[in-house]
Amino acid sequence: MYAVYFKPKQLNIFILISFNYNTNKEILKLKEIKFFKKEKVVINYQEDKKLELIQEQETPKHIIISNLIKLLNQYLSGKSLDLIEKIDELNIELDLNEKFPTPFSNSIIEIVKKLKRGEIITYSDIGNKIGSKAYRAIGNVLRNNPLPLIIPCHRVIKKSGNIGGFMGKIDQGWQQNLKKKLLAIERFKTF
DNA sequence: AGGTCATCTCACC
DNA sequence: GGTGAGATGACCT
Repeated sequence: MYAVYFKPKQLNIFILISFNYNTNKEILKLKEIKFFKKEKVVINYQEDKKLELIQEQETPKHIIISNLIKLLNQYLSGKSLDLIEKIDELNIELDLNEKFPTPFSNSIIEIVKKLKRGEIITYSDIGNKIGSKAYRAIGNVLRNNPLPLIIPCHRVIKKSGNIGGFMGKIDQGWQQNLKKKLLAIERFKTF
């Protein structure tokens, strides 16, 4: 499995992307997008998971991934674009089936996938849509989202209007601040 | 079978 | 505004 990481200009975090590449089909399969506060921790994680950091070169694999990074930078700088649509055009697939194998988790992800930039929904709303009162279980599914930004789980907030969890954290931390920033980037200045 | 959760509601203060 | 108990259900071990 391969990986790249980068630091967007607008945010004081590092973003690691891990993926597989099928040379025959020329398709890049996104495995995980993960946020880090410190570069040292990114390196530790990459070594620990034995991810191969890809080098700067003009292979198809590298071109796709550099386009993806360009896209994410544009998105994070406030450009109005729909990540999930653009990604489809780049020969990129999302690897989700093993993370969300059950009908319950699947239906939640389908709903969250359809959220447009600037749109928000509550855990409660999702529960109503799928006919379940297991609001905490919905949170648990989103907690395991391997592809934040692309599966826009930051657009799911609490019914009370509070921000709700992000990256497994429910109390004040840089993770919540990141969720707020992402919503602010999408013009929700109230958070 | 029992514990863990990125929630909600309702009853208080 | 805030806190705490109870409901709630999927998903782990």
